[in-house]
Amino acid sequence: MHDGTPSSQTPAADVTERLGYRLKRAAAALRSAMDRALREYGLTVPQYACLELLDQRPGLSNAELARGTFVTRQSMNVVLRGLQDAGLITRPATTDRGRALPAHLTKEGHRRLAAARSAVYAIDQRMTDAVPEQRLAEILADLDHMAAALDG
Amino acid sequence: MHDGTPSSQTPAADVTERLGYRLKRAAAALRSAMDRALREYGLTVPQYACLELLDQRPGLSNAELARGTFVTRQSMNVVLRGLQDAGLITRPATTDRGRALPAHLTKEGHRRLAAARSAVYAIDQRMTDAVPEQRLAEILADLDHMAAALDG
DNA sequence: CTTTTCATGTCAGGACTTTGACATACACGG
DNA sequence: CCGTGTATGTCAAAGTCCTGACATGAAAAG
Repeated sequence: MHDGTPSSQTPAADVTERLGYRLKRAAAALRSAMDRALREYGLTVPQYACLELLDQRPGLSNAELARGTFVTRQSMNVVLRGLQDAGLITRPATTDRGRALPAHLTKEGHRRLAAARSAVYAIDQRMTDAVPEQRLAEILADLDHMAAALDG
Repeated sequence: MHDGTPSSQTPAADVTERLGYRLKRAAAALRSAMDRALREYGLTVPQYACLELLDQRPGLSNAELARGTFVTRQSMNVVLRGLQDAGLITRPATTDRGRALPAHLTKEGHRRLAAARSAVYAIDQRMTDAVPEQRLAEILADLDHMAAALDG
């Protein structure tokens, strides 16, 4: 090598040694584990993500929820309708100010979220425990930098 | 706290500070960037992943490719048919030994992969450059451990 | 005030992925 | 030889997600 390129990393010949592959693998494992766990509670992963976000920040609109869960407005629209039909959230049909319709958890929504949350937390913890404790903060920061470098 | 649980990490109150959220965020950014880049070459992410895997290990069967790209056999079946219709891979209609049908890249498949590869590599490199160089190996290992802890 | 720009909600269509199911092919132990 | 178990390829149906498009409401610019 020694070609003076800014990135001195030698590009891994094997695809499985590249960051993208590993990231995809870990994310697929997480998605799969969450799917399995949430099925017992009658929720899908996007539905759970939506409930969780809505619990922390009540009154979020469809578009805001979509950005917060990394899906399109259209996808979130479907998710919200499903949650609404299931009676887990409420959303006003109209609004005075603007077009954004603020969503809120119902009592049943809070119950369902609380039940599912423990299962999801257990998965997250299993994953967290799999890495050296003192490196967790670094990993969180690195994942952040990776994401920022890509959507920039 | 001080409850004596094996995991001494304090569970982050904010969802966005948990490993699962960050992992999902980074993976979503990667997926999005790859989608954008690959569209110029007429490929989807699963199609590209399939071609890449098939280039490194020619003769893989549908089921083996599915496992290697973290999708179901059924999904990979659709992908393979698409690639076959596009003339990027070939697959025998029958086989003497077993049921597995070994797939191979066509000349056009190699060409298309070579073209798309540079774009994907650039994305991977952008992501790799976003983290401290001396920590790359650790991150790769940690992602591996996380995945292993979940599908175990 | 009018026009432009932007964000939002929604519809339509298509692509992708999954679960569930079935049939085929091989390996093993009876 | 025959049943069991495992692995594979495929079909069908449903759910999920995306791109593209359109209309509405608000804010900014002219």
